[in-house]
Parts: sequence; structure tokens; C-alpha cells
Amino acid sequence: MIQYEPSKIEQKWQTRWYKSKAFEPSDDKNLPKQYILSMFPYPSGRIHMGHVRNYTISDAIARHYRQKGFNVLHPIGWDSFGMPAENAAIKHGLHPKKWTYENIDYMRKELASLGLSFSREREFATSDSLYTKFEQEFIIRMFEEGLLYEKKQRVNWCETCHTVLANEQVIDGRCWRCDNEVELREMPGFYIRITAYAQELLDDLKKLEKGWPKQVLTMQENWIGRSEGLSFTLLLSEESKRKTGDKFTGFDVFTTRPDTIYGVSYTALAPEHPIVNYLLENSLLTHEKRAAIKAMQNMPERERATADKEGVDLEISVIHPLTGKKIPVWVANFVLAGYGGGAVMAVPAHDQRDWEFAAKYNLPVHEVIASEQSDLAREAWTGEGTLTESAKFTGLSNSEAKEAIIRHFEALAIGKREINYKLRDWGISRQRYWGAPIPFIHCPSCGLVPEAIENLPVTLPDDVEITGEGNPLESHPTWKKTKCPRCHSDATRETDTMDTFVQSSWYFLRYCTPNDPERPFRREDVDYWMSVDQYVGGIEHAILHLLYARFFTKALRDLGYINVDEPFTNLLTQGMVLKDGAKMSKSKGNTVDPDAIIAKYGADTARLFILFAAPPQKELEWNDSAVEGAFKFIRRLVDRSAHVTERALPAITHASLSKEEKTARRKVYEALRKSNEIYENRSFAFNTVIAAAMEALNALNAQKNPLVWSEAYFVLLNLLEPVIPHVCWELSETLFERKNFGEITIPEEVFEADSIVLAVTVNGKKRDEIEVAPDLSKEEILEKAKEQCAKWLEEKTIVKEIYVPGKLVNLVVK
RNA sequence: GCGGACGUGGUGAAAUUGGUAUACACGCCAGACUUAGGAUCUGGUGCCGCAAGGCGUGGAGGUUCAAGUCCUCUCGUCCGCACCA
Repeated sequence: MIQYEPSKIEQKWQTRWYKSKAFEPSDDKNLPKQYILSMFPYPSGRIHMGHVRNYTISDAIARHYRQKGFNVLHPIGWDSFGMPAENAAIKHGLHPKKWTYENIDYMRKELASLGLSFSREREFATSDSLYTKFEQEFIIRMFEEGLLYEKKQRVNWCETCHTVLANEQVIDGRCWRCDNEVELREMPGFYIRITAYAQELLDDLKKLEKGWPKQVLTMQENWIGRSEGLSFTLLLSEESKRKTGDKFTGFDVFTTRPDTIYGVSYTALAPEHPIVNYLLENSLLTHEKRAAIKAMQNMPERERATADKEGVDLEISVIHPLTGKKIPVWVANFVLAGYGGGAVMAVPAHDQRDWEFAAKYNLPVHEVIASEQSDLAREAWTGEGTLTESAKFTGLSNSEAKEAIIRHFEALAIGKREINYKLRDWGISRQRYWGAPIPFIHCPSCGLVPEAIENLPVTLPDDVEITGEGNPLESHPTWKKTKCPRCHSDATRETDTMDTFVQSSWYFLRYCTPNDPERPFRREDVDYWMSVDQYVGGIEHAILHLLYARFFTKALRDLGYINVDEPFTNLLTQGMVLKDGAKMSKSKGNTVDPDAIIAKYGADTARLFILFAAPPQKELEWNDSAVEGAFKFIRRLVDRSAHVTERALPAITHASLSKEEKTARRKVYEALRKSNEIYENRSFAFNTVIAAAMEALNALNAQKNPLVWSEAYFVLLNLLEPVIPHVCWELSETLFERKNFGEITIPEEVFEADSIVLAVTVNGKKRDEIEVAPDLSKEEILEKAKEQCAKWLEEKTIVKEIYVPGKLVNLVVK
């Protein structure tokens, strides 16, 4: 028996690949290309099984395309800014930079031990100052084009820790670290105007329909949340105008149900609405009412969603734009400040929220859409119907009325058709040290000024102490002190750093030109490599990262940097790795350490198991004995290679072979055909290719022909190389001097059998099988089928005979 | 509530897209070799039944010569969004 020692083979090939730069793409831009990309990792310290799965999938795809003669870019890098580095600094007293770069060095070795065919020359970390430099340049260009702006925002603030907290860091209204109650605070921050691209981001989802999972497209569509309707102004009544000091004439509302306009019985403002604030500040409400409104304002938006409907009558009124009647104005906790002007027209009869609010505060309900199924005593009627009590629109169906009423408003110039999006602008400010500094300067005379391009990058100071309390850039003695690039007077640097999603929004472009110190990338390289042909990563990035990256690509296009509309043509969202039915996690203690698996069985076994146990899109349940099974298959593959006698693809006269030999040959080429198919149709169902290869090996065992064995190894090592590369390179080198890596033609004769087996079914139920010559006539086949199934045909009349060539015969009897 | 994905043996999963359901693997059972086996090899393994046979892709209907696959309804699991006017 030939020994299979994975550690020896794997080390040998990993070293050879590294030394020979085997996986660097060619500069020849005439070659057909494939850009295969996995989502880059955060350098948390050690790789986990999710990484192994992610990179094994993309590696198999990359290796396949290399064999097919493509120029393949399969890069790796590090998403290396972020909070865990600061947390480690607080906990272990390590500098975030040291911690991060040590982790990168360790994880790079771990990934190498998997035999991944990454380009080494294009690797970078997003915390490299060169990367920061170009990113800051992009941000400044966006500012110049109005795509970046500064405004005040309400944020979660922890007074004891002296920092802003992300929503995920607020647990039951308290700080995750010190347990102090979090307060909402208005703070200035930088925002990227992603909403300017809402329509294009929505429209271009169509371009991705072929290559992206439907689920992700739907999630993005919902997130962008386009809705079409009518926007108009509700004017304050004369006495209300006076009451609010003539500061306001009215407010805008947006509705998707203009057909219900005659059913408006009150209106409601968000607690943050300027009119509400005016009433509060000028003590125009009772003490109780003011307290109630303040309580609403202090409740975070996420909590309001689950809270009961609450409101306060503001004791002012507006005029209905069509009827001229007075309508009371309330403040309500369910009205969102950031959407549709922060105010709604309320139609309790035809909107469930409005109905609940009206029920609670005893407000009138006017039915204007009639339907037999409607029961307004129980709930609002939101379905179709006919308009009633709607002046000249009475009698129209509500879908006709929508259009008619919008046109009516436009004709009178008192309202207009409007499109609203749920998508909000992207707040990128983080009061954190370990991130890319936002390259702006606050000048007492010039205001907000971008840093001069020639001064970039604005880098982080190394001499900081990370305590977790406050932003170290803020407390650093000198860092933020600078000169205004415009007037050269003393000025202060912005101390916030950028959200790490900014870095991951353009890293795929940086890979196109290997580590150019002069520019972010070369235009011609991007033109050649982009878009990414296959992107592989977790479903958890379905919205944020994938939406931001799509936006960034479009924005950089419009800034003149690139000529690409969509960054990722095809997307594969891999399933999670589970153990005992739950996601592997340290806290659950159900992790399997990739290093230990590689040490015990080798990388090829780990890769084989991961690709065989489930299709890549599905969840993968870890199974120790199935890992063992994968190892045994490789060992058997190595062992049986002793049957190979030829050093090249042998010529075989198919007709001269025995039945078993023919079957073995057929199975081998079926596996090859399957392999080609899964890449072409982008299903990447490696599990079926591996199963086909196992079937072929089983069929080979039933015969002894050395030529058949030789041919089989020539083919099987070719198609298994993407999955178990080390052992395939080893065997291929020894047996065929690697001449079998490349395109292999499938001889069609192997699929032509001497005889074929047809199923015979009676009334669709399988009763027997017949073996016939492939060229036998339909009549003879039917005759034979009837003969063999005579038992089932006794005392019956055949009413129909169906013959599906190569498949079956169906006899329909009565 | 809205949207999406998915329900196939004891388990992970196949099924050329309407044509022989359960390939391949794990597990289990039996046997061979062996001092031994948690190694290796061989065979068996959907369910009920002694058998003939019957029943089987979450459930109920339907279309069809033929349905895991198409249609309608329904139950269940998972995921995303969630007071978006």
C-alpha cells in the first residue's frame, strides 16, 4: 500500500507554489480573465471554519479557471481597522497596531496551510497608511461634489465612557461596558449622501438578477424602500399660526394613499418636529403634556417601535387642502422624524396605525373606501374598494382615485407626486482611535476645510494610551493641532475616524493594481479586471457591505476614477458552519479548530469534507466521522494510483472494452462533464462533482485494464485539483508530469452504450426493466415490454403506449 | 404584519429540469482477514409484510400517459425588514 502522508505533500507543494509565484496573474491583458474574490477577513487572531469554507470555495473556483486557461485574479487582504483591536488594547494593554499586524502575520500562515492559491503580491491591509491616503482622497473628492457633508445627529452617548456607542453596543438602554444608562445626544457627524443614488441602486438590481441570490436582491430592494405617493402642505389655521408666533405656515406630509384624502380626521407630528419643539420651548402646553412629549423624545427609535401608541393633542389645527375643514394636530410616538417630513395625515378608517391611535384617543373615523369586507369597528380597512364621501371622486375605484387625486393636487399646484426612500444617508463618523482619520480641519475663520491632497495621508499618532474612555485622538496633546490649509491660521483636526465599511467599499479596486504607491489603482487595470466575476461571502453582508460597495463603485465612477457600474457580477452567499445544529462560536464552546484538523488529516481532507458535505450555499453541519471518510477517500485515491501505467492520456479503442471497462470509462467522463457543468452554470455544487468522482473510482475497481486506470487518473486528478490540490499536484507530477492540468476533451463515444436499460411502467408505476440495443425500433421495444410485463396486462386493454427514447416505456391500461 | 428561502431514508444529501425517487457519503447490520481492531476488504440497509404485494419526497386537492419537480390551498422551519405614512 502506498502511504499517504498529507503533511509531507502539503508542505512541499505550498513551498513550491510560494517560491515559483505560481498564482500571480499575468500582465497580458489580451487573455480572458476571471476575477474571483472572497470577502476579506478581519484579523481577529485565528481563522475559523467559516473562513476555511469561504476561501476553499473561492480557491476551487480560481483553480478551475486557471486550468481552463483564464488569467485569474484571486487576491487576499485584511480588513484591519475596527473595534476589536481597541478592545484588545484595553484588555491586554497591547497597542492596536501591534495586535492587528501580529494577527495578520499569524493568520496569513494559517491560510497558507490550506493551500489557497492567492496572489501574494497584491496583499494589503486597510490600516496601511497608503490605503488610508487614497481613501481620504476619495472622501475629499466626495465632499467637493456634495456627496459628503457634516450635520448634527442624535446618537447614543455614554457619559462615563465619554464616547458614542453603536446601536449594537447599547444593551437594554445601557452601555455594554460600564452599564451606565445611555442618553441620546445631538452630535455633529459626517454623512455620505448615498440617498442621491437610491434610484440607481434600486434600478441596477435588475442587472444583478442573473448573478445574485434572489434573497439578497429582495433585501436590498426592501432596504432602499422606494414608495410613490403624494406630498402636500397642510396649512395652519389662522389662530394656530398666531399661536406659533407666525414662525410656521404649515408642514409637509407624504402619503401613499391619496385616495383616502377625504378620510383625514387628524394629523400627527413626530416628537422631534420643529413645531413641537417651538410649543415646548415657548411653554404653550400644560406641564403634563410637555412631560409626555419629552418622554417620547427621549425614547430611542428602536424602542418606540415596540411601545404602545401614544400621543398628545397640540391644541392647534390645520386646514384640509380640499374640504377646507379644520383638522386637529397631534404629536404621536409612531411618527418618524426622518421620513416624509416627520408628519403624517391620519386616516383611521384606512390605516391600521391611525386606527389604533384614534381608538385610544377617541378621534373620529371617516370611512371613504367602501368594501363589503370592511369592519371599521374591529380594524382599519386597507384593501381595495370604492370611494364614498369624497366629493367629485366618489364612485371611483381607489386605484383610479389615487391617480386622479394626485393630478388634481398638481393641477391646483397644492401638492405633487413624490417618491420617498427608506434609505438614509450613511453616517461614517466614529469616535474611535483605530480607524482612518476623517481628513478635515475645523478652522475658526474658514469653517470646515478638507486637508490638502498633498498632505495626505492624515495618519494616526502611535503614542496614545487606549483606555476605552473617550477618543485618544481627542486627548492627544498635539495631534489635533494644525494649520488651516486655506488661511494657515491655527486650526483643529477632526478627531473622528471613518466607519470600517468605508474601507471594504473599494478594496476590490485596489487589488487590480498591485500596491501602487502613486495612485489607488490604474485605470487600465480596473478596466481589465473589473467587475468581480465571482464574489463569495457570508449572507450577513447582504445589505450593509454589499450596498455600500455598490454605492462606492457608482460614486467613484461619477468622480471619474473608474468606468464600472456594478462591482460584483456574480455573488455566492455561503452557508454557515454548524456544530450540533448551532453556529460555531466560542461562547457556545462548539468550535472546531481548523489548525487541529489540518494537523490531524491535512488541508486536502478539510477542503474535501467542506466541499462534499453540503452545497456551498447551504448550512454545513460539522461531522467528525464524515471528515474521517473524506480522509479515507483521498488515501484510497493515492493507493489505487498504483494501477496507472501510462505517462500520458492513453489511446483506447472503446469498442474493444469489456462491459465493466466501458462503465468505468463512462463514469470518469461523466464526472468531468459534471465538473465543467457546475462552473458553467455557477451552481458550484462541488458535492455532486465529488460524488461523481467517487462513483468513478468505485466503477474502476470492478475492472483491471491499466489503460482505463491511466486514463481515469489523467482525468480525475484534473477535476479534483480544485478541491484537493496538494495530493493532485503530487500524483499528477509523478504520473503525468502535470500534463493533465488543462482542458481535456470528452470523447463522446464513452457515453454510447451497447445496450440500454429501459424502465417499463404500467399506468406510470414501474414494473420491470428491459435491456435493448440502442437502435432497436419503437415497435420492437414495445413488443418486448409487453412480453415481459404480460403479468400486469392480463385481462386489461392497452389504451395508450408511450415510449420515451432512452428512458422508459409506459403502458396505459384499463 | 410584509418579504424571502426551504421541507426527500437513522444523518449530510442526489435526481440530466415533467420520465426508473433516495446516487455519493456518514451511520448501522452481517461476513472475511486478524492475537487484536476504533485498521482494511466484501455484502446488506426507505417503510409495512413470511410472501405476493402495498405504501412512500410535510399535508390535502388538481393538471398529465407520467409529478420530488407544474398549479391551488394548507401546515411547519429558518432568515431578513419591521409603526416608513
